[in-house]
Order: sequence, then structure tokens, then C-alpha cells
Amino acid sequence: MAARGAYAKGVVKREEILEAALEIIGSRGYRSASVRGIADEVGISPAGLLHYFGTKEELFVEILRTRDALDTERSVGRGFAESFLEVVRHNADVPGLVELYTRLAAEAADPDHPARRYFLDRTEAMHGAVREALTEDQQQGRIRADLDIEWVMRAGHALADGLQNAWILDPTIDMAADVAQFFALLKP
Amino acid sequence: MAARGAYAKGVVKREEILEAALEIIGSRGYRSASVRGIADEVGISPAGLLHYFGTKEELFVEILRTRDALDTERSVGRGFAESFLEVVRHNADVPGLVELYTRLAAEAADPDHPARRYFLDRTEAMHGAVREALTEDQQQGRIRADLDIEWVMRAGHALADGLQNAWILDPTIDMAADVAQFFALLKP
DNA sequence: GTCTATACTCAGATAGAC
DNA sequence: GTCTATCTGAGTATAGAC
Repeated sequence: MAARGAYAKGVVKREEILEAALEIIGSRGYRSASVRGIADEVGISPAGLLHYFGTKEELFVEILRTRDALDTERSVGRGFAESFLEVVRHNADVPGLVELYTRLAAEAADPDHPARRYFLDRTEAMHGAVREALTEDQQQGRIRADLDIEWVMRAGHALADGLQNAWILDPTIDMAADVAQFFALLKP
Repeated sequence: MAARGAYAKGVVKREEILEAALEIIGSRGYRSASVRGIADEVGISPAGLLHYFGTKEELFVEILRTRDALDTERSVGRGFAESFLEVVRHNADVPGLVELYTRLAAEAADPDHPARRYFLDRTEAMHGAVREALTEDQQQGRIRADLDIEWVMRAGHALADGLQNAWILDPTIDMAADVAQFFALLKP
């Protein structure tokens, strides 16, 4: 069933564009991440592309949303720490997306930028999903009793984000191993 | 004494431009951070501005270098942890610079971008300056013996970087307190 | 060496034809 | 729903005045 304002074909085309863009940016890097670059790859004009997404900024935010959805899909059935590490590990295979993510994270400072909503929602969703599990871990004695779970979430999240900065400069860094070491520090 | 290829006046003007840009971006935010915006504020034409810096990218990298120099100046006589926390604390007063920093960190993915050299040098300098002190701390028993100092440096650095992403979205976050909590975790 | 005016290029956005 | 054509704004290269 088509959503109001978009026929089935449009919705399908949108998906198609997003998946293509995800693939291109992930493998070929951020340099291909211009409206023109993506339009060329998808076989459409820049204006045709923007017909679906309005602006460049919204297009890029949608690309990250699609990536998140795929990451979430891939981690069903796994525990929190395992899923998290798997996502971090997978990031090392898609350098262009890491760059796109860090760019939009900076642009999210602008209150009018759609990336702001995206990151706010994403942080809330991630922390909401994890808060309970970590609290349980702490009550079961798997996490030091003197740690504030809110701090653990902020720090874990920030560590993963910041490691991407370092990895961009030096891809030999093992982001997942460094995050795992942080988890190890939380144990009593 | 003038450097080869530049009269004293030019050197002074360069300093003037950098300080003005630092002030403008710090307080008024990244939006004013276009070549034209800075040129207007300094009372010069865009081309005149680029006479000193070549390209926009190099100008922005120089702005960050100037900021680093001021941060370093301000922390003479203080210990490492104290200096680090002070820099992190001070960042909360200059939102535009935090945004500029995160932006350039993303752009540093491009091998041809001058920000790449900047961040590589900066990381090497920072880690080089801190490595010895932390190793000493560990030998004196002030840091857990089972921790890899290289990891401590990578993680501390990444944490501070990543917290900036979060702070951009929510300025009520206390970046310095969160970093301090990390330091506390390192104790035996 | 310092700096302006001009003009070029390229990206994203928009209007309107089909 | 999609294209072509056009517009706008940013960065920057060039020529040349001072």
C-alpha cells in the first residue's frame, strides 16, 4: 500500500536510490558523495534525485538511517555488547560511511540541519535500548557498582565516535578491540 | 625580523586575521566561517585573505593550529591531566571551534586535505608529550598495571573527541567531568 | 609584497516543460 | 515523476593597481 503522496513506484525507487548510494559511498568513499555523483551512479539527473529527498542534507541523513536499519537487522539475536562490537567492526569495511557520519555529526550543530534530529533520535533510541540491559548487568555484579550507567553509555558512545576520527587517519587502528578493552574496564 | 618572502607587516596581518577568525568562529559559530564571512569581518577582500593562506582549507587548519598554541600556552606549569581537563572545559566556551574541529576531522579523510597533516602531527605531538608521564604514573602504581598505555592514550583522546559530538547536540553535557571519570577508572 | 576587481567553475537548488 | 534550463552562492585563479 502506497503512502499518501507517493505511489508505490516512487517508494521503491527511493529505496533503490538509498541502497545504491549506501553501496557507493561505503566502498568508493565520500568523494563520490555529491548529489551529482550519486545521481550519475543511479542513472538519474541531480534534479530527479532531489525530487525524492528535497535537499542534499536530507538525502545524506536518509542514507545514514538506512545504514542504521541494516546494522540493526544484522544484530538480531545477539546481545548488546556483541552487537555493538559487530557494528564497530563492520564500520572498518565502509570508510566512506564513517566519513559521512563524522561530517554530519559536525553539521548537526546547525539547529536547522536535518542531521540534528537524526542524531538526537538515534542517541535516544540507542541509549533507551541499552539502559535497561546495563542496569541489569550492574545489579548482577557484572559492572562495577560505583559506575554511573548514564556515564557508561555516554562514554561508550563517545569512545566509538572518537575512534572513528582516529581510524580515518590511521586505518590500522582496531576500533573494536579498543572498545572491547573499555568494556573490560567496567568489570569489578 | 621578517621571514623570507614576507614583510613584517604581512606577518602581523596574518596573526591579526587568525586571531580575528578565532574570535569570530568561537563566539558566532561556524556559520560565519566562510572565506567571505571572515574576510568581511577582518575588513579585507576574499582574495586578499587568500593571499595569506592559499585556500580555505589551509586557512581553517591554521585557525586550529593557532587555537592549539593558545591552549598550550594557557597550560604551562600544570600537570598533564589538569591541562587536558582545562582544554576540554574551555571548549565548552567556543562552540564554533568545536564544530570546526569536528568538521576538519572528517575532511581529514581526504589524503590531499591539509587537515590530514595537521591531525597526524597533532596526535603524534600530543601522544609523544604524554606517553612518558603516563608510563611513569603506571610504574609508580597510579595507573592499573594491566592497562596498555597506548590504549589509554587512544581511548582518552577518542573519548574527548567523541564527547564533542554529543555536546554539540546537548550542551548540558559536562565533557570535562566525563573525561575525569575516565581517568578515575584507570586507578588500581 | 599587499590587496582589489573581475571573472570562472562547480555544486546545490528551483521552475517549468514534458 | 523526471528532465532541461536556469539561478545562486561559494571558493578561487588571474591581472594588475599600489
